[in-house]
Amino acid sequence: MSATTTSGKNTQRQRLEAREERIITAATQVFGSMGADGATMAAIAKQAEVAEGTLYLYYRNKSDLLAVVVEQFWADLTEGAVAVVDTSLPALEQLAQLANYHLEAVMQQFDLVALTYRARLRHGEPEQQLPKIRGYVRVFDRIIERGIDRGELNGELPLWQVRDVFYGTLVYSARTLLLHEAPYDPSVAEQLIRLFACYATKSEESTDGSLNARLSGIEEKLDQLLGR
Amino acid sequence: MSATTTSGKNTQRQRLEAREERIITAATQVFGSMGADGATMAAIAKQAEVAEGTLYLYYRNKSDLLAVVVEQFWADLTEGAVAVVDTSLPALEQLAQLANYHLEAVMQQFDLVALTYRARLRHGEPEQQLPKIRGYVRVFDRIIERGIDRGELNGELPLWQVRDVFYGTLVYSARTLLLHEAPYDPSVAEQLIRLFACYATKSEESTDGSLNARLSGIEEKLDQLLGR
DNA sequence: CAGAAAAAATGAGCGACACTCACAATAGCA
DNA sequence: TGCTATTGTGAGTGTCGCTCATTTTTTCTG
Repeated sequence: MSATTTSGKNTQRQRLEAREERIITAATQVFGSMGADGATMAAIAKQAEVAEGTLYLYYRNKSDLLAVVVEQFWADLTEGAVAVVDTSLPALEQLAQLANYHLEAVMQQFDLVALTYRARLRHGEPEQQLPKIRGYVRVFDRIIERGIDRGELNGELPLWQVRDVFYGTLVYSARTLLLHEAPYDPSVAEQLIRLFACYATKSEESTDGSLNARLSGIEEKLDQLLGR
Repeated sequence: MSATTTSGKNTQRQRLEAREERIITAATQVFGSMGADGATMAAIAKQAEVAEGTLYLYYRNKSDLLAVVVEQFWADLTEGAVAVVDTSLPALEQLAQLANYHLEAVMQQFDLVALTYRARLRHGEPEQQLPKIRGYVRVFDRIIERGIDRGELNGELPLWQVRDVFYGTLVYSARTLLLHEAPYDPSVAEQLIRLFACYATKSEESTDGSLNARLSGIEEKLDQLLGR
């Protein structure tokens, strides 16, 4: 109870959140430009205009702070991915949209993606996944699930295998492109989707299936003609 | 001149190499069990039974030492991969052999694979690739090249794209399996090869394509009828 | 084999950094 | 305006990567 009403001022909580925001922003900048090792808590504190000790009131240690930065990055990425995928389109086109978005984003902010590998919590603990990354891959999962429901994709393969093909290929391609200082290349996503089309589309066999689909379309039109 | 003849004893050089070997072995153990951050030069020196300063006579710094450890790992892996691939078999079966070998090796020694990301030399330098890793991926490249020469595979796609699909998928799958504490799963490699069979092989498209073309013609005529 | 010169090895010490804690400043409340 | 609770501070501490003056070992030479 007490003063924690919904309304406007509530300066206490607001100040804390503003401070936390400043710290995360500063940490993102410093980690991004200096790398996980090059970034110092002193530099982050200076950038955020707080004392070094203050950082430890909000986060237990440098590793935790890095984890929060990385989580924030993936949360933002999820937001962008949801916005860019048009769920009314065929599943394969949605995948193409997501693939292009992912490839471009990963290439543009590869330093933050690289930090992700450093943000696994403890070396002793059971190798926990970061929650926001799970949220991000769910964008992909939902496309696949909808595609299966609509009959555009088959559900023969385990979802996780398909997912690993998708993200594994894209991240490796992004790294290769950056390594060769090549620009963003939409053909990567294009070929990847072609690959998915090859085996993920409904089809007992690729030949029979597509022919059947086409014959169905033709039969439908004949029915329309007969219906007149 | 002097005593550096070819023959047997030559204790000087041998002692140095033995020492280097001990250091690398110790470093591999310590890095592998403690992680890149947890491993200390003091621990490595103790394990190798040398003084801490001695390490710096052989390697400029901790990062260099890690790079050597990682390089050694990939060199060994390359040796195993070459041994396991039977070049007299069809290209797709060679790929299956390599995929299974890679998946199993990566799963068994994921800690060393993870260290690979930490072994890029400098943060300022142009993001150099480790040479032994290039040697390892060449095992894959040669299979593809031979397959194209023999006419078993088509060469339409850039080699690097195919390579990224292959290794990206496998490494991501290995990580997923480990995360779920699942055992080694040969179906991953199997599905991956099926994927390659789908688009990397020649043929198929010709018959399929011509039938589709004829159907398109028929459908077009129906559309004309419907349009009236 | 003595003894000097060169090479290799050592570990105390230095600087930098992550992290702590005794104290200071500020907010909430009467 | 005092009084308590919360939040912020930065000098201090231990650890670790790395250096360098010194010691130990090896090689060379008369």
